[in-house]
Amino acid sequence: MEGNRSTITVAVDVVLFAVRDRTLHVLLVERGRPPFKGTWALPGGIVEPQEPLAAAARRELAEETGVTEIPYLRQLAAFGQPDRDPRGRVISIAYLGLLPKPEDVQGADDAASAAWWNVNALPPLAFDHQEILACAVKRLRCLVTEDPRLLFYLVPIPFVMSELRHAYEGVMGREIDKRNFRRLILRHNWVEPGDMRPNKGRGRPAREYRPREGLLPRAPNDECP
Amino acid sequence: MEGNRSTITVAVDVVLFAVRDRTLHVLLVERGRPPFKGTWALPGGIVEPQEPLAAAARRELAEETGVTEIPYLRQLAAFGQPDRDPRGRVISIAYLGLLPKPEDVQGADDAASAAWWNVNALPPLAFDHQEILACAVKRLRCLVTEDPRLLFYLVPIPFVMSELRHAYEGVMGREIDKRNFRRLILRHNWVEPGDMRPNKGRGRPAREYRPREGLLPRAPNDECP
DNA sequence: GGAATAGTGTCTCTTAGACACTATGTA
DNA sequence: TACATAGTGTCTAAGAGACACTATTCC
Repeated sequence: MEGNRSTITVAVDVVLFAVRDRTLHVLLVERGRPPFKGTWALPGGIVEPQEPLAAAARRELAEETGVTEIPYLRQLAAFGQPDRDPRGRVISIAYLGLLPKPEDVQGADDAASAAWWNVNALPPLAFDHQEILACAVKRLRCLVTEDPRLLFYLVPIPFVMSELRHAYEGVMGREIDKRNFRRLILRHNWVEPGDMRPNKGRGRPAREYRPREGLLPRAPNDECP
Repeated sequence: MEGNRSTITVAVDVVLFAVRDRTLHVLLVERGRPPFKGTWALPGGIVEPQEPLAAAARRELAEETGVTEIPYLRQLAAFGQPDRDPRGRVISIAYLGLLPKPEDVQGADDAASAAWWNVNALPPLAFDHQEILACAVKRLRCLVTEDPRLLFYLVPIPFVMSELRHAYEGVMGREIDKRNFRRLILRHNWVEPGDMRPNKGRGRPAREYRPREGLLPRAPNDECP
């Protein structure tokens, strides 16, 4: 199950992001057994001998949180400090995922429970998961700056401009001017306009948009952009 | 030594870049034993059980090529396709390194020989090393675009502007206007001017520059930028 | 009418790219 | 004096950021 003193164990961890209440959230699980029993951690686990890394990431995520559909998932980095796991030498390949809707989740398998956490108000984390998470946030911001189309993976489709903007603001941790944001999105013909959205609550109705066919950026398989 | 059917072996590979003749070069070794005996490959090898990943990268590089001083070395990505090594399941953490002077190198250890190769005229490579290398070139260009100070790691210090520009052109694979390049470097106060360089060959003498104290970008340890 | 949300245009600043001539050395 | 290399300034285009008002709906 885990590494003995003469080999290195390979694990995966998943940093799954979603935007809720205009704030970036990450999916964590509460560990059901030692080490770090009762502490929150990224979902993840040991890679099977013949299993591709990304497949292991999806499997562990599904097992521990029940989340099976991840529209965007890419490798983040390998974390390999020799002392990062008290059980022995375990290196972890971290993955970064995006989810449009933070579904309600429940723990399963060896995780006691799973929940979405605001990245600005995190509990103490197991292992080096705080470092992994900080790295993932930094990388996500960088990726969204380079290609704002990543935001399409963080909202239900079709979306209205304010939803997309709130996703941007949640990710980047700062507000962006409404007009400047519209320009950013509409400039490149990435989206096509749809109908007006039936109103919920007050305010002028908004127009729905959806990404044009073939314009969703794909997650690189095991490459770096 | 290598993975059996029930475990995963962890290896490192190093993509070490240098600029020679205004062209980006990479350090390769000729494999001295199967698999891929006689084929060129990235220097690399198995990580020791208690060894940090970056340390393994430096060790393997030194063992196989004799290159012991790498001023800039950072993680690139993990490559983990189950069939990437015919001997069994081996995942490789790839590192990207920069060297100011492509020293003459000789093979050692289990590498028959080592040599610098123009990245635009590569031989067939072992394993998935062509993919790793393509990824590294892409990443290097991206890094240099974001922070041209990385070029300081690719030239001997002090340098003259034409040397630095040739490094840029080698990395990016395209020419850049002399005046625009000067502006790019001098704009931010990254360098301090020194004396005139004693002339070699013909032409007007050039001024030497060196990076200001503390302005060299540091390689992140196991993080992502 | 008041509150809430959607939608719109202009100016400025910074950056990247294109572009040609003069200055100073050596052979 | 011919040749090789170093050094210099301006214009244009694109993108990012700051900024205020009108339009539509629900209560």
